[in-house]
Amino acid sequence: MTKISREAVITEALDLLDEVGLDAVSTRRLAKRLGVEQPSLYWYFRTKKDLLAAMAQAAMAPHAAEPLPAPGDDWRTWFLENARSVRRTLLMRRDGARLHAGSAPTSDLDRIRRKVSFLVASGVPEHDAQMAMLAVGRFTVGSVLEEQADQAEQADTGSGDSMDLPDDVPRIDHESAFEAGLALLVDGLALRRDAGGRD
Amino acid sequence: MTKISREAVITEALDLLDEVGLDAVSTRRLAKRLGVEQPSLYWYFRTKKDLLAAMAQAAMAPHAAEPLPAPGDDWRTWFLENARSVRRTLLMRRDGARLHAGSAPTSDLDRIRRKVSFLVASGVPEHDAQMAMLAVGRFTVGSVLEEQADQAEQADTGSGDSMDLPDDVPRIDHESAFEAGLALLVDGLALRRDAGGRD
DNA sequence: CAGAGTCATCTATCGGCGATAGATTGTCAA
DNA sequence: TTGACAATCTATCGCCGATAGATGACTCTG
Repeated sequence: MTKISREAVITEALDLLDEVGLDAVSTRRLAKRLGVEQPSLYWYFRTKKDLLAAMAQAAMAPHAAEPLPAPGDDWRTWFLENARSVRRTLLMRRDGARLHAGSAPTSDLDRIRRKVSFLVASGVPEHDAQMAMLAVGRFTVGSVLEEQADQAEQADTGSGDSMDLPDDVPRIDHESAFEAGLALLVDGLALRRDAGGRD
Repeated sequence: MTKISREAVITEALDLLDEVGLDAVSTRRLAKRLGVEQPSLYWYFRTKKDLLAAMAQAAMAPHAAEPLPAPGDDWRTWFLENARSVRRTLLMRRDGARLHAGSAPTSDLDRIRRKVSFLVASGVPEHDAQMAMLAVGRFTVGSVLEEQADQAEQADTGSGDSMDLPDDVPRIDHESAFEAGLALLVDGLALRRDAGGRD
């Protein structure tokens, strides 16, 4: 009779995720790794969805630990770095974006509010700041979702297969594409700052 | 012994999707609706993933049927309407975004190339046009993903429950949020058009 | 020390799932 | 008439998430 804990379950579950991918994460596999019988997990989580939600939250911890912007910071630099931090964190785990998108929000409302306040303090109209925070989050999740789907596809195709693309469009680098889309968003936001409340 | 067809299977599968949601779409339920035994479906689709991919493609047909931009069109208006068409199409089906995001691309490369060409003809540098098309797609999928997740959550919570939001942030309207993010992207793109090749 | 309570695990089992093997039927051409 | 082939069937496999209820272990109280 091994002894486990909610934390240990989540940690082991994330390791399992990295090894086998989201679709193969099952309560039985996880229980086996923990040296425990499958129904024991239901002592800590009411359903598998609850477990996945806890995993998603834990997976985003590195981003949540990032310091909030400080009054003197350059808003543009911060906005870019914030989005990159989200992307990096989602990329840290196999199927990180799917895991994140598939679970209830649980986002720290207060942190988001303070980020919006920082943008407002930097001269961005409040409504635009809120919308930009939402937009960049959705763009980032959408981007990593496609990036990781691509990785998965190449993994179970024989990876030598280059998917017959006629090099007409020369092969997209995911990071560049992300940066390019991100740049569009920041520039759009900068326009609204210049138009509305100056600092 | 009922007679079915690949097309009939896809159509019925999409109806089933609307009724029960993606997680409850199983080959058994689908077979029952078609008046057929479950293994019969495997005559038309090698795996369930193949079926889902075919469903995803069929679900995007309304958008794919939209006319391509014509030489005289205003690029800004077209760009906005194109994105709205993608969003509308994803919203037509229950879990449309998840269905779309969960399957291999199968996107019509030639259509995309012609859209990029239109933007280039309108004065947008080619690289920026490509990146903008990618970015708007990812933003749109990310947006509808969250919108439909929200709907699902409110459906299985007692919908009177307003999720204890302290009206500090007054309740986001998904369409407005989409429009606001979209506006940021177009404006960012417009800047690049003005900077680069004039028409 | 005895017993009660409760926490955390166990065994056993349910119904449902995707997928495969191989038998069977219906249809049409030679 | 026969034979091939397309399209369905029956039967079954090994998984899955989840629930019920028994069992062990520790802790607190008298």
